[in-house]
Amino acid sequence: MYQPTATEENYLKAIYHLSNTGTKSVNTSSIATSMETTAASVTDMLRKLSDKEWINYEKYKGVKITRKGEKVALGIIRKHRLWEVFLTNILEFEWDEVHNMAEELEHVSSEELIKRLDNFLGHPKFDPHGDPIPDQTGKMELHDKFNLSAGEPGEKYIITGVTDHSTLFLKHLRKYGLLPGVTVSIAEVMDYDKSMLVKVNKEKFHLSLEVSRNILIKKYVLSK
Amino acid sequence: MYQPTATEENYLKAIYHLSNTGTKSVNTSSIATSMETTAASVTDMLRKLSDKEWINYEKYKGVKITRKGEKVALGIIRKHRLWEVFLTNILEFEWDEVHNMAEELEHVSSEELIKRLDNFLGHPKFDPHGDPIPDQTGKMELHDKFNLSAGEPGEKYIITGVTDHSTLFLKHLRKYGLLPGVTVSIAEVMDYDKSMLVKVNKEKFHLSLEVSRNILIKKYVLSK
DNA sequence: ATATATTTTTAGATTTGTCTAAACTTATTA
DNA sequence: TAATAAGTTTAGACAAATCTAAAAATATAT
Repeated sequence: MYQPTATEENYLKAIYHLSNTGTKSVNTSSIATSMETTAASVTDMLRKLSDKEWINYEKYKGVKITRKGEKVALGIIRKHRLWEVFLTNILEFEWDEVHNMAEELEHVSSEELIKRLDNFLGHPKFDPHGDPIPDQTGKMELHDKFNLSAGEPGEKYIITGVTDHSTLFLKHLRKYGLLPGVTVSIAEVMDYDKSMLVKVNKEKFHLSLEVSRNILIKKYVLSK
Repeated sequence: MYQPTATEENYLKAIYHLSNTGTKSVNTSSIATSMETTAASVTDMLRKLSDKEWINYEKYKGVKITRKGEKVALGIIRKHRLWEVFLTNILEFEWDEVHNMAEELEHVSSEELIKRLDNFLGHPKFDPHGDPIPDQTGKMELHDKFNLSAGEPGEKYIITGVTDHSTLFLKHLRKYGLLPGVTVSIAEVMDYDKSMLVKVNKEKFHLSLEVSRNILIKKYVLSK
């Protein structure tokens, strides 16, 4: 119907993420925080997005993303994550360096370009941070992730992603080699501060609760 | 100094091209035509570009690009042409399909990205249309090209580029296999309408003056 | 060289996205 | 439940890039 501007795309993406992938409704101030702008600007934009039927919006009642809006958001997320794969796998950037570049690249409009990029990259299912890449129809693999902080001593896990996407945190993890796909086993969990001793590639590291809470894992199982 | 907006970058690029790579001064209306906008809009923008010292501008006297402005323009042209190489060589687009995508990609700001892209592509010297790619300092190879329409019967030439970059023209050339790097020999030039019979890959084609005037060539010489 | 045509600039508006400050709604708490 | 706090919207303004219509400057032609 309408062609969203880059700003509109960014708002829809933020709303989609804040709503827990489209499920719950979002309030003005949380959008303002995430977009690093004022509540007044958000209100202005919400009216515009509502006019274009990408969100359902009632004054003072918060917003819910519509099917149409979700489609726009998923399209942008797909582009963002595919470009991230390109930047790390092909241009050999580190995983903590690619976010800002992908923020720009995701707004390049050609659908054919993204189709060919996806093909060139071998149809990846996850980006370098372990986040799933939606396909052209918006579908994506959602394997049940949980926090490393909830892991059991003696158990073996595979890192699947992070909840904190800040450069600072990603750089920190890179130092320990704690990347998506890597296997970790929990050697010990300290009663006192819930910090843990983990084994990664034969090396042992001590991780604070702060850190383990921001790492997502799945159970280690052979095959599948 | 200042960070140019995408629009400012596009104006500087247009001025650079219209000024015959920065040599002669350009008038308002030719910029308006090339940017597909009004003379009034151009005047507004010229004042802005002048304030930022990317052009020298005096009312009613036309504009000349400055060193600073030329640097901005060459940076954008470099990005545009590198992305065109990526789109044709890596994503296998045809040479007549890549222009619009490159127009968007050229405004992605990261210098490090373009450095790595250049490296990944193997530091190409020319884009798919035969136009030279400036290096990081703005230098580029300018081999003396001339029009196929000025070629001699019986002589052999190599296609180096085109003067008409329209999709229509590029598609037309693609049908004959008339791409940069391809060798053509002129079999015959008709006195009546200056059309010519050329041989390309063992096939013979008849080209109108309209077409041969928009094809750039260099002499065919072994080695160098 | 004077009139006419062309080109360019100014003036005033418009759109998009943003802001601050004030007003208004809803939520919280005493 | 009345007062206060928190959150949200409105009002009015601004910057960037654009437009149309009118005025001014330059170029062309008789």
